[in-house]
Amino acid sequence: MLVEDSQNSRAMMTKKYAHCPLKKRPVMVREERPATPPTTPPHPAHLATTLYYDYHCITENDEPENLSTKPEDLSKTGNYPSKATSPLTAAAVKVEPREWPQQQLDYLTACRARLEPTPVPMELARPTPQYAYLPTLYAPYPIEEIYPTAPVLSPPVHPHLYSRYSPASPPSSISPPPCPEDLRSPGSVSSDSGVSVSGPRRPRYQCPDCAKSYSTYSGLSKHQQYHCAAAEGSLARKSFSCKYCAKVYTSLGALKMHIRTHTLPCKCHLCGKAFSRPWLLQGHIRTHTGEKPFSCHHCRRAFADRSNLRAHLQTHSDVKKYSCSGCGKTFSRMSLLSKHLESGCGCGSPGSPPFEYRSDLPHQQLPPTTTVHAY
DNA sequence: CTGGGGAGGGGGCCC
DNA sequence: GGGGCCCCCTCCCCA
Repeated sequence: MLVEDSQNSRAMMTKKYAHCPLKKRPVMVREERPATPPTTPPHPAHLATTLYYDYHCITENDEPENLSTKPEDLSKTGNYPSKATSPLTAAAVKVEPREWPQQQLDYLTACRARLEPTPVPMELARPTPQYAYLPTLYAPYPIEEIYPTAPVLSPPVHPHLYSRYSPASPPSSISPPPCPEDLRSPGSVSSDSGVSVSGPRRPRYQCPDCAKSYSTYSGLSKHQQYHCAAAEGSLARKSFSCKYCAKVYTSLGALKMHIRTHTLPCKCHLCGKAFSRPWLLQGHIRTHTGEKPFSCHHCRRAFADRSNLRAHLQTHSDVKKYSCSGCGKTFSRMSLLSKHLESGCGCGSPGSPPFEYRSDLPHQQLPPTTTVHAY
């Protein structure tokens, strides 16, 4: 593809990815693109769609290139994707944006030029931009919208964006943005009885095989179909196996979703990297556009990813979520705590867990597990 | 070495 | 049943 000829890509020839797990290596898609980009940028109303969905969704009937990141697939060909063929990493974009192929730069610039005069919808309007990157497709989110279901927060102004917000318990007043300590995960919390509840108590649907409960029957149904190992073991179910790997699913829908992780049908128009789901591509495109809709209310730092903002908020908290039970030191991430333990804290006493998870703090993260994902 | 940001994936929930 | 969105988690890279 065109970008492979760019100076930028040549500049990256020196970077090796042999050490990089296959899962994390850039996946390049060789694709012939028109010699010239579109001369007319999309209408602002369609810009997001154009940017986010300017890819080719391959149907399962197509014979996509081998985009699988599975080791066995790559070992067959030996064509391991490397940084050398990955033209535009996020870092490269940030450091040397002018080394983009001029045509793509023109196209992006034209898109933004068309976007700028677009009035921001009232429900998304924000007083001022909070960072000086590139024009945003929408204004930064205040912190209260990052955790829309926190009890002290105001109701969502854009219901479609916050569909999880429970209309049964709208907050009665607007409160100041909460501190990170207040930002409990909007997911369910465990009650004393161990039964998960979410917001106001309402009927839960419990899996008879593993005792997991769900707020909707649909949720329970999908769990039983897709994920419940206990159910798989106890029931004779029709199975659907992946032709790319050994994974077996109990429904065609689950298999289809899984196959997307092999076929990676969503390709970035700018760099060719492929993703399994459109929203993953959406997040990736932000690395090109510089769009950072999620801003920290403490330091005004902005992030392209909500999860990364959430992790960042931990840095403003004096007491982190993960604490070493031996020395009491707290960490914002499990990985940091793990490193701390591996480096020989020496605090782990037999019979007691070497760490303590602060369930009273935001994020519901679990202790390390031995779960190994097949891909 | 530690801490933090960037990026991406899997699975759950809602519509 | 499928799509969209979200949370949680993990890994890599860098200061």
